[in-house]
Amino acid sequence: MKDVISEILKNNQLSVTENRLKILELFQKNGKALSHGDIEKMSGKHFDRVTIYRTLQTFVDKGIIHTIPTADNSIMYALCKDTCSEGHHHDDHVHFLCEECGTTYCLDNVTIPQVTIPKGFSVHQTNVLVNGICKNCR
Amino acid sequence: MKDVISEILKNNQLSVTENRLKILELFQKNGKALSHGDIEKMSGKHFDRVTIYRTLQTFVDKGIIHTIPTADNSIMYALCKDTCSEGHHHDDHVHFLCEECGTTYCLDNVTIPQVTIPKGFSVHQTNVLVNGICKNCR
DNA sequence: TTAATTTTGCAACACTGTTGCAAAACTTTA
DNA sequence: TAAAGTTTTGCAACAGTGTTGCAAAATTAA
Repeated sequence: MKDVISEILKNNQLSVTENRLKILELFQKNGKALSHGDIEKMSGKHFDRVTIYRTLQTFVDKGIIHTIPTADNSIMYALCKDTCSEGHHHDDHVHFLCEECGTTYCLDNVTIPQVTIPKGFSVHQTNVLVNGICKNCR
Repeated sequence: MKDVISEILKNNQLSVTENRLKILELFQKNGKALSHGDIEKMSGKHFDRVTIYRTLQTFVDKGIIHTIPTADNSIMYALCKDTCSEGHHHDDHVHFLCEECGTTYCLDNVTIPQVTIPKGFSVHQTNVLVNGICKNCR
């Protein structure tokens, strides 16, 4: 397990540090999107706030995790699929936010529908956020 | 003009104050989504920060404006259509963010496409955010 | 005009995120 | 394995964003 995570770091030309291993492990274990605050709590205040911010930013830059826009003004992060690389994200899936438990899921199998945009507008990226109740909360 | 805005306030059981008139007027004039910061600047520092926050919150509660989730962790607000009322928003349109000028548009004529969600999940609301270049910036 | 209610501004605070810099950890090389 | 070079971390300090309590001011109702 640790080895697999180490590999991810090495493949991205990143030093293997306790902090990075721990944060990547949290994403792998939880299988859902996490906020900076979530990680700070889960890591048992072991790492400095600033370090966590920088680590998340590094991971986003490297295409290891992606950010998810949310309605309540908090940035969420989730693991990318293998198709993402440095500077090139391909996270074309729908995000689901459960209003009951607050969990944010990446629905990897649900693709973004085509949206027809008025003449004169050109589209780079489309984000779809769905709010509702997840399968564990009903 | 002022009278129309006053009416909106009265219809929602809100006192007609200089602050509220000004903020509603800014939304009407600009015809695009505004952040708290935008309003603070545009109102010429005439009103207290706190007052602006509270006014925006009041308007959201009353169904006069709605919030727009954004990727960069800032809350945007835009006028609702007449179909919204206290506690019942019906803002089922696509939002477009121009990466050039930063303007957020409500594309009222573009309806949210149907998204197929896995079994066990129930949907309350769907938000679609499109990033790209708007018609004024190309 | 006065009384009752609502809204505002101020002060103070909490939370989130950023930057610079020296110390510590990690990687590379021999 | 140890030393040198590089990267990462923790600390301190700060900026921006948003919230709360409370007394003063403005608005509405009488």
